[in-house]
Amino acid sequence: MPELPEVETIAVGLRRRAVGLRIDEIRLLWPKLLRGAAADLRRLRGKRILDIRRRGKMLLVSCEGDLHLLFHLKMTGQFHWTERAVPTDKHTRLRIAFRGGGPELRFRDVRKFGVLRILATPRPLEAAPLRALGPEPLAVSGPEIARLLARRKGRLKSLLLNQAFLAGIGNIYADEILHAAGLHPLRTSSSLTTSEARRLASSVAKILNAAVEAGGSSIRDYKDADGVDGSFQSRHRVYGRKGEPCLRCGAPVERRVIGGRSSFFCPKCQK
DNA sequence: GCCACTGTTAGCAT
DNA sequence: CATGCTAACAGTGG
Repeated sequence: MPELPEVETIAVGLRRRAVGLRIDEIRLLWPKLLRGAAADLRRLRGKRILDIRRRGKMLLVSCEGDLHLLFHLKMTGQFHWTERAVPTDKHTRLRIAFRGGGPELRFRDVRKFGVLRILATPRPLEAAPLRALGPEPLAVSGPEIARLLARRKGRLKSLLLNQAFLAGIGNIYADEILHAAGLHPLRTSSSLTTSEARRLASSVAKILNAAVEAGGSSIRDYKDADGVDGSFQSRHRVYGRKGEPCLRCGAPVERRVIGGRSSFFCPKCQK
């Protein structure tokens, strides 16, 4: 479930290790991973990786020649480094080998929801899938978030999950943010007082910063690109804690489906 | 063995 | 603009 903190952790780890490497060969083991022409993949051969960064939940690998690999990890996508000679397992969807030998970078994705696009443009952030994203929650000020909130309506839970509102928040962090803000997931943005909007904005930054610092949350099978678990799962205060006491007021945490997504919240201290 | 559930997003209907 | 449903997929747990 890579959300912003997990993708950020992966991006930092990959950047450290992959920038400067020259791509030798990209092999697509699961053709449907790539949206677009397979011929585009071959254009990457011989290109050097210049930068790797995150935007929302997407990972952008920028190479020479204004060519970019744009990954969305969806539910179960993960990267890892492996010696070329090691056989791939059945969930490996892509392998990228580099000039000069050394380990190759592999993309695994058990549920095959992951998506890869090739962007050929000097300004990838303005290209189709990235253009539609809202601002980065950690790059935008509290008052700005409050202002964005005032322009929207609808339930807070759905709004936080809306990537066009803020980019990168998923189900886990949406629930944790709302709990930290003491706001009920069914509250609407138009019902917020100024101080509630401010509380929500600061909770967005507080939770996401803490999660990035902890290397993300490793529930199920998330690991970063170096195979390391995150630790933020031990600090979840509502997510996955149905029936357990709220860590603020002691009332049992409730689970309810909101907008088709399981939502955990404290019915007593989230108003 | 069956079914519910898992979390993300596109696409479609309302 | 908002919401709700489904499909895409595979594994886990009851």
